[in-house]
Amino acid sequence: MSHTLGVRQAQKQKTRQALLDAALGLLEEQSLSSLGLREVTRAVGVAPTAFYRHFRSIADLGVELVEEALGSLHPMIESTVSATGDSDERIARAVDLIARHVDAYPAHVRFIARERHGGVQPVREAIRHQLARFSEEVKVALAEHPESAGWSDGDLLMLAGLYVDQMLMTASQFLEAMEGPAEERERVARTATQRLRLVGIGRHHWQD
Amino acid sequence: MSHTLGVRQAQKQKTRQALLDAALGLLEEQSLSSLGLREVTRAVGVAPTAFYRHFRSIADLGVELVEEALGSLHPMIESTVSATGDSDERIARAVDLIARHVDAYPAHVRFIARERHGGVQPVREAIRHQLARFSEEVKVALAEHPESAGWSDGDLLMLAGLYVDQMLMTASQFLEAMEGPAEERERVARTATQRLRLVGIGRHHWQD
DNA sequence: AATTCCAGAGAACAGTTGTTGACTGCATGG
DNA sequence: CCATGCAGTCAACAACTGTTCTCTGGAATT
Repeated sequence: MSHTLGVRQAQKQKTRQALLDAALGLLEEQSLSSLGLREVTRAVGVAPTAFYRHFRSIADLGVELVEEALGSLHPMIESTVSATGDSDERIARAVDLIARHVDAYPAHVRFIARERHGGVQPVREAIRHQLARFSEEVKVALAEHPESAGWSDGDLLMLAGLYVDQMLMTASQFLEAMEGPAEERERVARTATQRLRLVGIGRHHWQD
Repeated sequence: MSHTLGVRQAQKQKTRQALLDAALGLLEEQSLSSLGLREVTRAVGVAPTAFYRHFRSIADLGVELVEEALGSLHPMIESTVSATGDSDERIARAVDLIARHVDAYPAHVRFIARERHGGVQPVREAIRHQLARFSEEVKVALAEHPESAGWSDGDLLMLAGLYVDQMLMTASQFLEAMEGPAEERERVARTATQRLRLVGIGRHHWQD
């Protein structure tokens, strides 16, 4: 069943991943729309033409990067929203989770923040699609909460979208604060916590 | 007092503005970091070398675009926050104002959304600086509200930042919906309104 | 009226880019 | 063991890039 793929395909996936990694690295100080195909292959140490064996274009590579950056994040998000504990505990855990994720995958986070409104349409589309999925999943998870009794589907989706956007903004702020002093990161964490508290309070009194 | 500047300087400012306008136009389908100096001068119909008479580099031009896009927005924002009327009226007016602004200056809005996290550091910095000014001004305006009695300075700044970020996200969503059907724009307006309502409720019960 | 100044033109530079077609070596499947 | 498939190479292409230096026409200053 577990098909060990041959030496052939293994090597191919290795260069493919090397291309993705190199691209992600180069994107730390430029946007996808200015990333050159030759630039990427040069960084990997491979002929420019080899690029075409893996991707049709840079935009295509970008879409795959979106998958890599966001695809594996769905379970993590869902479990965070569905977590138990009182409101403040859940918020603290969520903020901490975001901080850890930014620390572990700064390049991915930067890529998503940058290309969400970036100059490459298919990539924007891919990100938009993944974020819409997040919102939908968060909405479903929120609907499970007893506190969501009486909420309309539209209002739940509005709240879910707000949480998703908030998550992204917080991640991006952690990223900006990453090279700065530790107190700056602390400030970001505190502000994010307060924002989530305020949203939580609004949610609690929504039905009045 | 009103110094009419000579034919000489008038012509210079004219080409300068033409360069800014052309750049903004070209940026509708790419990012600043991939915008070429020759591309801009070609669009204006001027020699590539003429560019240097006005800007040191594309990044420099980008910083000036930030000024053009956000510099004149301060009074509008402040008056919106300080507006009278009940909560829902103020929210409706704010959302409407954002919608009109996006309609009137779509390219400026796109530029800010795109380059806020874009690949050109000085431009990111300039945007960050202007947005920090917005937050500070909104904070001061919020402090005037009777509802802000008992709020700490930090919490007020947190709320102000939330409003500023929300304004930007709403503007960007209106932009995405611009080419779509009118119902889509209506949906964006409704969601933005609901988000502001929720934040307003959270604000109202903050002190509990 | 004579002089200075300067926005813009023009040509040339060394590099860079994406894409093509034909190739080679080696893992794969018969 | 041989034939096929295919990841990666290589050379060449036309087109493009940012930046330099030199020049010029006409407005601004004296």
